Amino acid sequence: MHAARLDTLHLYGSALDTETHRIQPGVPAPPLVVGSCAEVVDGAIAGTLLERETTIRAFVMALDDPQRVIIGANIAYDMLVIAVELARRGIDAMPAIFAAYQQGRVYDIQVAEALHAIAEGHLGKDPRTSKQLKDPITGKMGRYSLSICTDLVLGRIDAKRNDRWRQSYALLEHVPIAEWPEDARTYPVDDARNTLEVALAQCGLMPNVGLHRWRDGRCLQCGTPMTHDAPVVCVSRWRRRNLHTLADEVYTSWALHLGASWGLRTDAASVDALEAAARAGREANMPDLVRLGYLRADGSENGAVVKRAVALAYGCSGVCGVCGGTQKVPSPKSGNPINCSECSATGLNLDSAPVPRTDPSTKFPKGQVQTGRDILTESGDEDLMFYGYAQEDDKILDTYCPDLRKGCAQPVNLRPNNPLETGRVSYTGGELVLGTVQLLPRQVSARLLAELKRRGGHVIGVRDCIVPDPGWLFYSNDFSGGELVTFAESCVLRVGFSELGKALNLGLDAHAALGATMLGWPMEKMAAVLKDKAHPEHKRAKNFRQCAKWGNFGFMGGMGELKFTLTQRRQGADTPHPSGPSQVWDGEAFVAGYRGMRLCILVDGADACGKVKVTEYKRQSCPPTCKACIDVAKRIRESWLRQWPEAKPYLEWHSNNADTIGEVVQHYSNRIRGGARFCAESNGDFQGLLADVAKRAQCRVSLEQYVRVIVDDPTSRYYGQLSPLYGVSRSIFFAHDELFGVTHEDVGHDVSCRVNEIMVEEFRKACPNHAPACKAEPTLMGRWWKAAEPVWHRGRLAAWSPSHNQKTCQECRA
DNA sequence: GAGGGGCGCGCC
DNA sequence: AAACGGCGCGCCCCTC
Repeated sequence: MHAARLDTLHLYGSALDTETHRIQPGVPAPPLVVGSCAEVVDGAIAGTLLERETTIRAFVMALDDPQRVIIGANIAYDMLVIAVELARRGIDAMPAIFAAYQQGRVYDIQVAEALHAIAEGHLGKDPRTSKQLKDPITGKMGRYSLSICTDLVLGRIDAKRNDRWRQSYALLEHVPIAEWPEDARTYPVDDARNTLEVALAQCGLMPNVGLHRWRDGRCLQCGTPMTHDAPVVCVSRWRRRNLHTLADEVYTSWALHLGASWGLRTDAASVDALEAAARAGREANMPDLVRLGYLRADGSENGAVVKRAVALAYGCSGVCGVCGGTQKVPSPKSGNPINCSECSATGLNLDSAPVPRTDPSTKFPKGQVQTGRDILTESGDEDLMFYGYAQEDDKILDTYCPDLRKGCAQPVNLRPNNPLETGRVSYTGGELVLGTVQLLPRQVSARLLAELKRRGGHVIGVRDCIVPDPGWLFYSNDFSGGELVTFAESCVLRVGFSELGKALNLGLDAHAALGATMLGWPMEKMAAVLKDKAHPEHKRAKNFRQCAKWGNFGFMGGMGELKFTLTQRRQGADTPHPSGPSQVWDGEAFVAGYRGMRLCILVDGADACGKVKVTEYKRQSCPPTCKACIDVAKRIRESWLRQWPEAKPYLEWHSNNADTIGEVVQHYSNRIRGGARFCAESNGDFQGLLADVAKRAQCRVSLEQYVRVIVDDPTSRYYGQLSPLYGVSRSIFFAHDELFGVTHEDVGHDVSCRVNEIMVEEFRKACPNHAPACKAEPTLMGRWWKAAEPVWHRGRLAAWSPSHNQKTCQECRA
């Protein structure tokens, strides 16, 4: 892929924009009404309003001109609109569109500005104020829209001033343009002109505004001397940063937009069942929680009551010196009684006992009393423990069920947000847009699961409410242990070697290897015991491997033993224990055991967790935490450092770099990231690398899905043939290390295998030192089952369903 | 009534 | 010296 010809954008750049019918559910690429174009003519920006057919011709001409760079704001949207218009006319525009992206001839000012902000370390913030980006006209929170970019790059807040017609062009569809109101004609032209101007300024072909870059008493960019009355804003012709990565990111945004436009469909009956089961639980618990005062009669939480209960349970006593125990103080602004911030509305003396508190802030000088589930459970107070479990399904009811509802009547579309700080991708929500597609729970609570089973039906969670159209299957391919490999690659590139990488290249199980070191066993013994279920130490070996696994993943980002212990206690699997304190809710009742993973029991075989608790570790206060667990975590971390000797220098490299340089160049993509602290930087190195790999794989998968491509990789089982993806499969979305889409059910095997080939190939390109370890895994399924695994039937991949608990098809086993 | 900060929690 | 990260969203609470 070559980079866009940014130094000659004024000669070859055309800003193009479309105005369409409103975006409607299921119609993400609505019909075109009118368009506009802006180019540099005789040194000035000339904008033109284009009638519908002229707009389409303008796009086609620009796409076919190998010199031309198409410039837009969220250009993927316009590109799809045009592709759909052309398809209606019997013309397949996809080859030309993909070619333009591959040649780096598409420029998106929004992506460019986000990339610049990543380099400068202020993504999503206005660098002048360090506050969240806001639309200069509407004042609403936003991302890098055209009007925000115009403000940030040109220092003008007048973009979109004629936006009265923006949402209403359908009304004008059958009115001759000559009869349109003046502002309906100027708005699209202004958009195109602003877009072009922003692009030229970003490329340094026109002055732009930005922050000063002080060196030796002067601004490197504008030359202004550094004095106390120097202008706040720097005006210069310095180019925006990270433009060398623009072409790839714009291409990615196009591939993601294509998938997002198809969207996802949900099964109404399944959502009904899920919601009813969750609601039943909430209603059953409601009277008790109202009686305890945690909830008000209307079901809302009374935070002051909960926080006071927590503070009491953790031993606080005495009276708050500010509110005198009333929990309320008069507001300095309005005089209304508001919660006392000194005591976090507990009315108690917070210094009288080590109650878990959030970090202090200006608003809460002592922090607020924490009320998370883990804190409630550990309090030892039965009412609070009950409340912790009663809350478990609230998120299902309040967040996920309403989101799933969006897809019942017609597919719910997605709105990708690319790139993020690390290079990953997120999805934004909104009316009839699913913003939580990457965040849907993989499993529901034991109580909810029991309730769902009691009611019959086949829904067992949130994700399986999502279904493909009849005749289609979902494919889901993910990189196997992707971050272990990219971490190893990062280590080779930063410090010159990686023992982890060598192990992965040999096909060794890195988690078992670390577990063996922790046990003091040779790897051979570890492997044998893990395999032998009858071995007396089998269970112990499995526990060690599990803890080693979380260690391998956590410590790469610089995690310490305290946070590791707390994270496992909060998020790990429960620890059943015969003499435990009955914290584990099995769906019916509390049974003996601890909530969350308890390292002291699993690794050291302790007879109880929390015999000694610390409330301070390394001079930092913390929630009461089992000392024995922290000791185990410390040993795991030490084993980890011994096992992978590259880890220490790797972390030291980032520690030093974060403190002295303050920015880092990502491997492979060469994207600059600024402003990351040590942990963020250590993480970003391998997280971003995997994201870049996955995005390139996504682009190639999309290409083969929409354009006839003959597979030219001799190692491919499809060498010399038309890609099996073409015409029978579509990507839908992307979850960091997972490519998710649909395929005709009869070709599911070839589709998921080809997607896998592409993923592995791209993985190897980015991690050449670990090619043998670069792997991915395909899965097919008739619903989005999180538990799905590859199932093979007569040598071909088959659809997984919950009745499968082995990696072979049930038919084949029979 | 809108919006913004703080928090907690879902994912990878 | 010591330190996992970045996301989106709902709720509560407060302000305007």
